[in-house]
Amino acid sequence: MARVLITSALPYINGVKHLGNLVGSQLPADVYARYLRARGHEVLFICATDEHGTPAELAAAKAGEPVADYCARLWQVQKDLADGFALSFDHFGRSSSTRNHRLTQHFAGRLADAGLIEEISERQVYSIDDGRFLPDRYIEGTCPNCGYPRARGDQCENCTKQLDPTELIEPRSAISGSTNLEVRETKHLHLRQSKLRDELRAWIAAKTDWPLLSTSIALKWLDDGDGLQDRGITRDLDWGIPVRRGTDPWPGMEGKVFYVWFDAPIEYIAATAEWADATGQPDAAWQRWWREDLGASDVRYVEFMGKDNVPFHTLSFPATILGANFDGAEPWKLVNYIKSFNYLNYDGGKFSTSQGRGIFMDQALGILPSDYWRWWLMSNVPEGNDSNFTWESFQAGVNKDLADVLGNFVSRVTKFAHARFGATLPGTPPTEPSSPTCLADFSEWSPAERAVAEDLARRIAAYEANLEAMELRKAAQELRAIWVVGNEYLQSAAPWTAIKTDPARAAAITRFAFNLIRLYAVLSRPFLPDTADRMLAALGLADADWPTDLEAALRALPAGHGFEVPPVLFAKLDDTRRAELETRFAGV
RNA sequence: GGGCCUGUAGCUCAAUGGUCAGAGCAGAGCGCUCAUAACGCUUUGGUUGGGGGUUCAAGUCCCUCCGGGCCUACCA
Repeated sequence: MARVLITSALPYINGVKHLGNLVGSQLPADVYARYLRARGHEVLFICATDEHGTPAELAAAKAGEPVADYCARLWQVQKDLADGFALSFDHFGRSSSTRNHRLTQHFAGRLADAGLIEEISERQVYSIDDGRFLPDRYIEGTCPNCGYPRARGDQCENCTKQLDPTELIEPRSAISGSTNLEVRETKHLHLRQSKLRDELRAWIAAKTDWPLLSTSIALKWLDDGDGLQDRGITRDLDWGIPVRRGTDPWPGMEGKVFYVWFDAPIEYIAATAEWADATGQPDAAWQRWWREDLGASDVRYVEFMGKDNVPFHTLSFPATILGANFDGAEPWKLVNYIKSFNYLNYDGGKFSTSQGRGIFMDQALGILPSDYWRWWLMSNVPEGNDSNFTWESFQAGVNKDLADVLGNFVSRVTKFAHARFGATLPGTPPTEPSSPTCLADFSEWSPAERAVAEDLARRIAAYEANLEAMELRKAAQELRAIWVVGNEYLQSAAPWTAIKTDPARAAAITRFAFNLIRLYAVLSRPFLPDTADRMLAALGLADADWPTDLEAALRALPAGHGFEVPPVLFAKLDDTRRAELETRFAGV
């Protein structure tokens, strides 16, 4: 039994996330976490909302709410949606928590002690009317290169030239439109991660088993141009974690907060502490996941994220972790594996929050239950390349895989059995239902059942290998093939024919098919948790173990076991409905 | 501009440098009648973007051209 710590990239607090966000971190992390738990490993699965930064402040202002209230409300919205998609976080925390305040300040103090913090005075654009400093991309103006009137301070999206905000012609605030701007001097803390460049490169270079996407992005940042640059880790904002050096004030930094990208990854740790607090456990309970010296040396730490998050997780956060252990006194856990994803597009273009283009988590659940989405998203997860959502593809995936292959299998088995044999599994019930040998006596297998068991053993081994390697597309493909085995078996065994001449044989086939349903429920649970429960409920079971011993698993349900014919597991999406949805979600 | 990824059947994707490049969907034919007009079997379909090179052997490695995508550090 292994111990595995799993974190999903933190969704930003600013509004409901779309399916592209979901598929790139939370959902694959959930499938992995569910699988490892099913295999009996000790898993801690952590996520949280990322609540600080300029966009949160602006969104709160737009909503007419204090930022703290806005974030609390949106946290609940995101929590409910996570529950709606059956994301099995052990804790869903908040980067604005007290725990994160303390830990972030603690890490900053340690980094300062390590000589890795530098105070730098810089000049930034300040909007007098907005009363705030403006990040580069919150400044708009005319592009000096191409004349595009709505160029942003960091880059002109028309001619793609990179800009400095002071280059813009007639610059204005993107927030208020005010042209009442000035350049002001402001002092910030920088993390001197360039000093850790060689250490980071050696660490990354050893990760030969990581996705290319993870390592190639990291290596580019390490070695491109002048190499890894130091980063500002503070901002002039009201909402955030006040800059302190550990528990002490930081002279000269009054009124400033830490940059969201400094405190967000630390929230992985803080959220684990929040989990311990929420479950009434002492600090040791979370430290044994994060501190090598306090019990975490056997923990494997796996992070899931979209490619946009890779630089922060391969460089900045590790620099924080490594730097904080400068004297060997605080060996925090470094990530062991980074599973990164490309983007999911919507019908050939990007999902867009601002344009209302694509499907958002709340809308998705209003259309169909979560398992439909989980299945399509995971069987099309953008592992190797960007992938593309179309309603046509979604319809085909749902109708063929879920309705025709899995749903129909459960339907044909339970309906046949109920019509011919009644409400219990046919055959003579064993006299001692708990005795495995006794069950075996009443479950004599013909060569057909043996062949199916052998086929399944191979396929389940492949399925497990895929899941362990986090090859989720391949795992989904293999799971589907496992479902198909059931239909092949029924077709060749043909209990509807056997029953005319050999009722005992028909009964044995039926029992075997019911055991396949039970097996499929267990195997499918990482992808389809709600459906798995419904399948088991039809068999009168609350839960079932992973089929470590496949032969025993296929004999688990004896003659005499009661069952119900469940309602249709998956309704099909018809062409009319699909057309409706296409229109509704076409965007602006 | 620079860097990285990518191009394989009508579509979505697989293939440690090594049998005849494989699956699913779509198409065609046959079978079955338990089932959500579902299922099963068989089958059509490829000059692996173009060109050159290395090798006994290239979808895979190298060069080049063409197409698509992402990143490029103060959004997070």
